[in-house]
Amino acid sequence: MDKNFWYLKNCDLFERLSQDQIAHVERNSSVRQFGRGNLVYLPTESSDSVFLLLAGRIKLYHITGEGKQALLALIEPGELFGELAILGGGEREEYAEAMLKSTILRIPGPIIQTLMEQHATVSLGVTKLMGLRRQRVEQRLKSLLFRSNRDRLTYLLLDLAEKYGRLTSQGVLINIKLSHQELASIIGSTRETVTVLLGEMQDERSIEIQKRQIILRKAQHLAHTIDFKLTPALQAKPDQSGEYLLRGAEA
Amino acid sequence: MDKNFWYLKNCDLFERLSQDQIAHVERNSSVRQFGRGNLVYLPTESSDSVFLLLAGRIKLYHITGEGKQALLALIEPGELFGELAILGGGEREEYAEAMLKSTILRIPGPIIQTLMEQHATVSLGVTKLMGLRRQRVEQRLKSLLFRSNRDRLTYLLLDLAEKYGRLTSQGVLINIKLSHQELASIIGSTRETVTVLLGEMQDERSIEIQKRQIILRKAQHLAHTIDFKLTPALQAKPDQSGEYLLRGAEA
DNA sequence: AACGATCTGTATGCTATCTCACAGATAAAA
DNA sequence: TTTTATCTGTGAGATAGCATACAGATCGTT
Repeated sequence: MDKNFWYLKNCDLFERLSQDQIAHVERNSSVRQFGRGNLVYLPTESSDSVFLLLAGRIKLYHITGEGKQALLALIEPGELFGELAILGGGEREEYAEAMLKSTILRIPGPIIQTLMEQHATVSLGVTKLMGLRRQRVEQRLKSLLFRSNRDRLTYLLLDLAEKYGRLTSQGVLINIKLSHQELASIIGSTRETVTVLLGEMQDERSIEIQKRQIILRKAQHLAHTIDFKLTPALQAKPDQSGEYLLRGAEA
Repeated sequence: MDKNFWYLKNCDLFERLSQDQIAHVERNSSVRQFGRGNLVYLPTESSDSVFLLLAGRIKLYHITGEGKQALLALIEPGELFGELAILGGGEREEYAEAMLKSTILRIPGPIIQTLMEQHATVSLGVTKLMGLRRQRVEQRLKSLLFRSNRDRLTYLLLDLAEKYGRLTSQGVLINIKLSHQELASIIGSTRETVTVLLGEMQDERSIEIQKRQIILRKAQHLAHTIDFKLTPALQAKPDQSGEYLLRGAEA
């Protein structure tokens, strides 16, 4: 069985558990595969377990009355989802769909609950998780209220950059491919508007798109315009600082 | 000292603690008064403690780049706020302002943290708190994405009804006075638009406003239009069921 | 009762964004 | 490679919600 333990060890929440405890969780959980487009769960389904994504990518979304998809979150390997089940079972409130072929560990709620009761670190970990996610949602809420689609999109790109960004010579490469439709469904806008806005940003040389990958050429500048605190890791190297200002002035 | 314990006993989070523990929390906390309009904390202030509202009302809000107030939450007596401090101190991210003369208990973060480590119930309670709040924010996010101001306002009224509503012969009375400006700052709209929308809803006899108090005359109908699950407690009495349909048909 | 401050109601343009419609590009499947 | 499905780009027209402006109502205070 040891061969499987890696994935629990790999998740922040469990990394401090003993072998025994991990084995216990493992024994009571089950692994499943989902193909692209498959649903892991859907609303009104009773929520009695928590999921850990081992491989692939999951999107959580809601469908509005008019049938539009409102994207709530993207889940990457190592991340937990459906964790509200820990609070005791209500119903799920969103769809969880595999965007890629995905492998998922399903952990029954009660297992986590007893673990929490026995181990303060797990309990604290879960609390932190909830707290952080809440903070993110709240942040996102603020980024939507009173803001133009342009600003919402800018915020989204920077947000994606923090999660998927890699600093390259061109700027910050956002290492995930999302369609304009998907971007729109995150900021509550339309596909066409996103297309136009991205076009504008390209004209302004703020971003560049190659093979459906977005590169932020002036991440700091973009961050400035919407008052976003960009993580230092993504800020331009010191010897190039000020570049975006120069370019801005030229144009 | 016993005379003061009531307020800790009164908060869900602490009600199960022993006398000793309560006394310990009490000894390390401090009570303060804030007049209407006073700030309890503000952004960038370091967050090292959690607050319990004993009396009054607090609003949490954010100020956008253009100086608009985005209202995040209303806190009522018995509720905890600023609880992200538990996760270990970053900075506060919003303003906390007393809407009425308020009394607040300030509990140092470390006190809660040790309590959490020692008592699973406290830990679980905090987790639940975080989870529930996150759920609420997520709910709210959905209520904003892709929705017209009209629908956002409807959602807000129903949401307020769940927290402040009382069933009367007229319908559901929302027992809190908020200005149109404040309503607008919750749904990300403008004061004028809210005024107009409320006017329309009155014309349609969906709501009624008396002395700045809002009464939902057709709560269920409103809930239907935006697909809102109204708590049974606020649903019209059985013998009046269908009333909103009749009225709707008349008009 | 009278004053000032804060709210509410209403009208008038203006503009960002949505809807609808279609064509060309790119990726996936066969 | 060819075919098919899914994306992207662009334009024209409709409109919800915005900013601005001002008048009257209501509240709270003295």
